[in-house]
Amino acid sequence: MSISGKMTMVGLARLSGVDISTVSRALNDSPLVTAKTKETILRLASETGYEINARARNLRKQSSQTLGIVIPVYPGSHQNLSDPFFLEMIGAVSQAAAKHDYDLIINLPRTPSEIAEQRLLLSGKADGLIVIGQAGRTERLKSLGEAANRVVVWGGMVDAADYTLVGSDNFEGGRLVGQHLKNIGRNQIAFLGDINLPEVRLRYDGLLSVLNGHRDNHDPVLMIPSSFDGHEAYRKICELCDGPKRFDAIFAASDVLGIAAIHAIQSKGLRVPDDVAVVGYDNIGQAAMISPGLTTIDQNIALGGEIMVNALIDKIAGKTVKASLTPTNLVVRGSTQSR
Amino acid sequence: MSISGKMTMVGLARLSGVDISTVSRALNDSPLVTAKTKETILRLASETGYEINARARNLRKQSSQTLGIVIPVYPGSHQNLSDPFFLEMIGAVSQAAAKHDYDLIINLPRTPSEIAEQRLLLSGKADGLIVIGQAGRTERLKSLGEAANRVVVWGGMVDAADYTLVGSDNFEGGRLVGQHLKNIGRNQIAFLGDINLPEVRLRYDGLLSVLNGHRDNHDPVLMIPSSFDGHEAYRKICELCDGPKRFDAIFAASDVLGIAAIHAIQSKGLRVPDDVAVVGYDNIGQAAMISPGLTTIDQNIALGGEIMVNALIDKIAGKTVKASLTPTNLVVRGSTQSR
DNA sequence: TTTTCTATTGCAATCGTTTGGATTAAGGAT
DNA sequence: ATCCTTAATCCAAACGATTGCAATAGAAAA
Repeated sequence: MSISGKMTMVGLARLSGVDISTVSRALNDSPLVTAKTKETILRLASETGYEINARARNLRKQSSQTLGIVIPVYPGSHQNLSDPFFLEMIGAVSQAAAKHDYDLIINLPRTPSEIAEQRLLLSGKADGLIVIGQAGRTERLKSLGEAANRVVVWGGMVDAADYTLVGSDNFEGGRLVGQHLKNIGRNQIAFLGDINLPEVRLRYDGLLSVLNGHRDNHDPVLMIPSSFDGHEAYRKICELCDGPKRFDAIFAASDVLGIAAIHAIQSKGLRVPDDVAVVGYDNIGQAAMISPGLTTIDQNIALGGEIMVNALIDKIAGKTVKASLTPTNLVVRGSTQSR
Repeated sequence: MSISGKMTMVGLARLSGVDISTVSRALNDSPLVTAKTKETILRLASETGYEINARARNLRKQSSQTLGIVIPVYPGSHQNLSDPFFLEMIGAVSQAAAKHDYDLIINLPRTPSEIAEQRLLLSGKADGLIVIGQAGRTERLKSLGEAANRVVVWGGMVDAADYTLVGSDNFEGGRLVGQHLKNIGRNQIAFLGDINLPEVRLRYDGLLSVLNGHRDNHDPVLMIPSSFDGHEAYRKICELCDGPKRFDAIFAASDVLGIAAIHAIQSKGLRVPDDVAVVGYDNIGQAAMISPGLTTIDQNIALGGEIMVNALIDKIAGKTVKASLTPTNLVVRGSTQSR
């Protein structure tokens, strides 16, 4: 069967001597079509290498079987694209979407104005959107109108959120870290990160929840503000080492920051964990591959991606979906325990 | 203007009292439409929050303004999704695509059979495809028929390639590394990587091109085969350190492997670069953030992404596109020079 | 004023599916 | 043989844009 032009349902209908509507139903495995007819059509379809025209199907069905993932990485977003966390998140979401036969459009805006939520949703290129990070979310979602019902946000659980939120249990994560550091006898803890971000704030609060009551009433934690950029963290920790403040542990808001901290400390001639214990957050692949290995919190991103995709598909179907948390657990490695 | 149902061109036509075809032309800024009419329609469009229906437009125009990027990460592919290289590549391609008003569908197959090239291209969900890595490419492309003309592959330049290939100048990269190691007086060099992969093979050949003629005729390089998995590399280098073989430098096929190598070496009590110099490949963000910083080859991935997108768009337009190389340059850091 | 021309706009077909309702064929009951 | 029921198939109308061609209006030319 030489291919003249692209094969369509019309062609298949002609070949098999039935109506195009029967072809459509056969390909969709409708019970209305007799097994024999179905078999003929399917055989013809595969012989001719027919592939359904998604563009026509999308128009007719008013859906595109495509989700979007938006990862804002412009400066003001406090994020940093080079963070492997994002790659793991993309992988998790992609895999979960594939499980439901959805494709995934990825959008990495470099400036706030570039953000394509509106266009992707309203034009129908994506049926729903997953947004990583909640900075300025409330206002942005408002501008989407009813389309905001087809958005799921990954971030830190805050009561004020009027959107569907999924995230790891950041408070619990912070608590686990605090507990662990207390267990190994550290009590001069520095926190490295930007607590203006909800996720980070919750990790910090979790940490404090363990420490309070065990110390006098001035803030028991040394605050080292830093964006998620490793280079900035490196400088900050170098300065910290050079300064007068005493500390025996660092809780970094991400593994990238934790790894930067370890190297800053080592470059100052101090030892990890003997002089300073370091804990990160995310459990990225690299965390296990440095020396000493980085103790960290595993957010179970694979599960998080799956939850988000399921929630989004439910929302697209019109269901109401409540926020949910991903379990969080401590992974202890060399950076907090001597060999 | 209360929104009753979604606004379409028909609605806009009714509101502005012109035909839908005029609306279409106005929105596409056609010179056929008078400035005044255009102005009215555009104002109405923005007042009603109209957004064009991409599904209808795609069907009619037989294009989807969407490219696909396929990154095979299944075991046999020798790749490893956690490698930050991929994230940078995704970012580069996404940015380049956005510059041409294309969206990007990302596909991360976990098994060979999951690969969606055929479906994405033939169904019209993507107008063209960028594939990262060339393992088994020739056969796979053959099965795509004419659609293979809408594919660009990132990989190592090999003569046999019958597809459009873009990649960094791996041979030159390897040569630069060899030159550098020679300059700093290292001559017992171990190569860490899998030379069955074209990219890696070329880097290795480039390395050899410098070393040959300066040594006796047995292979001057100690070969340490390893996939792109950092954990495997870590083990291999640990074994190497424990073994009898002498070496004063390691050229790793990627930064992830290089970083793993550094930590393996350090964990064995050896010093980098004093005892062993280490060079990586890719210049990922982390390379600068470890101590000592990792000397590496910068592939200029941003440029590579742009070249691939441009090439792909040209191919989609029916032009013939030849293979091209991205310039490569050496970034020297602490892992090959003492402070 | 009539004619001619050109700058705008309108008409209608088309892209390839899906799907509700009408139609036909086949089998069973009478 | 006739009628009825049900299973299988067909018909035709969407979905919302784009675009070649026809039509109209207004200005310019006669």
